[in-house]
Amino acid sequence: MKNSKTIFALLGWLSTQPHSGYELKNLTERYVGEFWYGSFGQIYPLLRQMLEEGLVTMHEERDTGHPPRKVYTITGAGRAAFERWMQEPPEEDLFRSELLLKLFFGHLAKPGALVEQVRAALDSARAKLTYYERLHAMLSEQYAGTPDLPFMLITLDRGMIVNRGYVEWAERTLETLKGIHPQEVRDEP
Amino acid sequence: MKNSKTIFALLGWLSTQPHSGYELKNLTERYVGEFWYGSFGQIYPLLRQMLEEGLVTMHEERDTGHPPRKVYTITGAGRAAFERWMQEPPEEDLFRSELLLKLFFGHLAKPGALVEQVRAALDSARAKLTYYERLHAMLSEQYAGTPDLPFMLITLDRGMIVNRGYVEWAERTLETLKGIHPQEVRDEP
DNA sequence: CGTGTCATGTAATCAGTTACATGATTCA
DNA sequence: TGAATCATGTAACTGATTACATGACACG
Repeated sequence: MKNSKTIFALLGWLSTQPHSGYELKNLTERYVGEFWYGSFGQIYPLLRQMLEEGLVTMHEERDTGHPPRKVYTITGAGRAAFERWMQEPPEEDLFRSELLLKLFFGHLAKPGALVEQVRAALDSARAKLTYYERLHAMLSEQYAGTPDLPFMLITLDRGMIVNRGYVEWAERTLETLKGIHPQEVRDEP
Repeated sequence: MKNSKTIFALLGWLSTQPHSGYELKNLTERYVGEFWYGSFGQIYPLLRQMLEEGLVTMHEERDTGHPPRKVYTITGAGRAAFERWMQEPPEEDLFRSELLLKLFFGHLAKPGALVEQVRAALDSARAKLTYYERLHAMLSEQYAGTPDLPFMLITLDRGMIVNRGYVEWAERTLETLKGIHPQEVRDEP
């Protein structure tokens, strides 16, 4: 697990204030979950490793909750590592889609087999879009004036543009499928 | 390696005609590489597994090339498995982006540190777009009238729409970054 | 009284990549 | 002469997920 980039996501959160592993997992899921992830099974061992490497320090907080909360604080070495990473060119985006794989071989499918799947993708893209639009308004209000807001909006903006494209594509694809097997694709009864 | 969906990509190719592992790797890379992958180290063991499960048969062709070519043919069981998979709802698309992760924490970066990275992403999106447009013309001509053409174009269409969005986003993001640190972001001299 | 949240961690397993080994043929 | 293509495969490793274990507290 030496070379996990998830380390830098954690250092990013810790740059502003100390956090426990539990918090780091939830922050990651909520704020960057659309383009980066890390399970507990990954994050806990990662934090121990970062501690050994001197990127963070740790102190326990044993108040009421029974497994004592382990709170991590970034060190100078941690900040240096984070800044170095920021300057490096990023890995290429990773994208994998089982739906597209099926569509590519669509001529081998029973007529209509893929229509429902595209329709489901369309629904989920539309749902994401409206969610993003609400989130945009919420964040703009809640983080107004803070230096991190514009950067949060940049990533959100990407989600919105891509999903708008996705909706457009799915609608067009349904039309195309309708043209190939006209009798199989009906509008909702 | 029991549950690799890559099996179905291979069965898809074999549905039309027999192929060797080497060919299957290259077909996958060329035609669906934008949304599905499999290395030799994955595909060769997978083919052996599929043989054991009776999804394919194999016969060797020892003519001139020295490691004898192993050609795989799909069986009835293979076709059945492929059709069943076609009907199943697909896994969610997988997306991961280190660039977006960096941008999310962009307020912690040295001014200008991310500009080059966004610019590079813009270049690569533009390059992909023009490549896709050429590919579209080429495929339309080469596969004119075949039943698989519309399905190839569906997947290509997704790539084009998404990349158009990506270009739009990157251009806008560069403007935004310019607004945050005006002195750091200059136009090309 | 049960579900959800807080909170930590480990062990088993998984899909997949990388590096290595082998070797002929073709093309510049 | 040396790189690219054809062609197969294995072993080591890696990043990550899943399932499990433990247990208190709060809310409805």
